[in-house]
Amino acid sequence: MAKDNAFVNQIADIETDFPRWYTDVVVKTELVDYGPVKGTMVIRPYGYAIWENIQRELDARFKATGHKNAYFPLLIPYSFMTREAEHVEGFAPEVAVVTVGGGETLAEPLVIRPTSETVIGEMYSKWLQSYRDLPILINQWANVVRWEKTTRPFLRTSEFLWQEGHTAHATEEEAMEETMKMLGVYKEFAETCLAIPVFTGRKTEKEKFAGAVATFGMEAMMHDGKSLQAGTSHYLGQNFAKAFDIKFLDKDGTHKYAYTTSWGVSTRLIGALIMAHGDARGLVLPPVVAPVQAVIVPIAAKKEGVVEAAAALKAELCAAGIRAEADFSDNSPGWKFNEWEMKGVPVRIEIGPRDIEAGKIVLVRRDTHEKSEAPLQAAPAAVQALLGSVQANLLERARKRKEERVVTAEDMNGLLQGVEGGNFVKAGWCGCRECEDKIKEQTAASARVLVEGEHAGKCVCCGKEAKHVVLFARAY
RNA sequence: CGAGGUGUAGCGCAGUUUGGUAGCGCGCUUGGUUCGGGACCAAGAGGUCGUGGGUUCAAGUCCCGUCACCUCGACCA
Repeated sequence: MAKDNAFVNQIADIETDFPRWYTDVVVKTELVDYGPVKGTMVIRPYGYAIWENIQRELDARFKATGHKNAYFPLLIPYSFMTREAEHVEGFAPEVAVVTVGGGETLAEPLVIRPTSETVIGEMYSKWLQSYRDLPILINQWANVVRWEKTTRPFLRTSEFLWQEGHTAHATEEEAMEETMKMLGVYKEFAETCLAIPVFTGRKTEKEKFAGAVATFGMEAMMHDGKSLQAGTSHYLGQNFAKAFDIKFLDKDGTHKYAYTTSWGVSTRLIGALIMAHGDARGLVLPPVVAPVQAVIVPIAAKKEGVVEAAAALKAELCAAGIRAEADFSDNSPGWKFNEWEMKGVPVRIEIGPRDIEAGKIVLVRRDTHEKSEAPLQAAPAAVQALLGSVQANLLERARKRKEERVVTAEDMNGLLQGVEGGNFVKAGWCGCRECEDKIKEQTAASARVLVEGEHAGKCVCCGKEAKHVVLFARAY
């Protein structure tokens, strides 16, 4: 057994060197390649299939909440960016700018969208006339570019794919309701599809989206106790409406500025999946979003009837709506087992001469490696049931970790020990920027979300009366 | 931009201290034996040593320049 090969060595680093494990596994499992431009990624078919599954699930939810898809331009006049003061300040350092077109220097440079509030705002101002036009509920699936200094595949790349919802409403209440509704959609999606339980809540001023009145985020706990911002929903108030003149004539005959929102999740979710569920053997994908839900590995494939039986089984599973694959490559079965485990396929089915004779199949689940048998006749139902069980177990496992690894701290030392032990830490905070910065400096932890409805006590940093209970964690 | 590191075959690396025929593992190709947890045998293909200049009879190795990438900091979905 060639246990000393490079892959095994690298996988063994999982506990001690998580980011390295992450990058290696992401590349080895053929999710992505690095692009020719620094910080860019080429999403390969297997990785893209995960994204397609995420898109399918999210899109169904957006449609169910009345949103429509549309598409806005990639290039945005530079002047649009500067109309909202806080927005330009936040994004200017990380935009890519086009200065030449058709061989000539452009009169006005164009930015490659880092996000689309500005172009969409410009269009909404043209579309919106009357209160009857409201609400405008639009989502777009697009790519955006942000010139990041350090990058990691899926988690932070210069270009990434995402969806961005942009809505406009007549009232503050309605816009705030939309903001919270979409945060709720994300949370439900993360838990039922990705099997990742999340913390949701309001972000601090420092962590807020540039140009928003308030930002709400969902934070997912990774293996190593670090947090990953997995989605955001912004209440923009009238900031962008005023900057882009998004006005309507209301019932009372007066012109009013609309209240807008925006919300998004990105291909970072794939990174979240990998980090939340992955283990020492590679990826572990929840069945709902796994490109391949069940892989059939024929054993002793040269023996009579094995290949035929495997192919027939695959057809039967596919007909039952299961994303099934059969591996007829000439690798050894041991190789195939490891290969598909590394790729995170939730269920493996082994079928060989002995199984065919006995009229059964062997099922192995990826999350626990537990083996079971099922009659060949009842294969689709057995696989369906097992997929459901894997999905539920992954969520349960992640939920348990999420619950066990939240501690509270009274002082800075407690906070430091908490995050060093791989925990999220609840602590009081006075609300001032100085303390927030000082906490980051001393513990490398940042305020992830504000926790509602809990007694605040004293600020961990300055000891003054705390305004908020904050969930602190080290973050990706 | 601050600090450190690395560029040699598709991938991972050795060789550089002390200059002297370009190496290893994996992968790849061909043929054969295998196949219930990363099989084996045999024969092959594949490299302007990041790049420009210099020293030398001779440079992957020494000297000067330059480019790219990686890690850690500040920023971020």
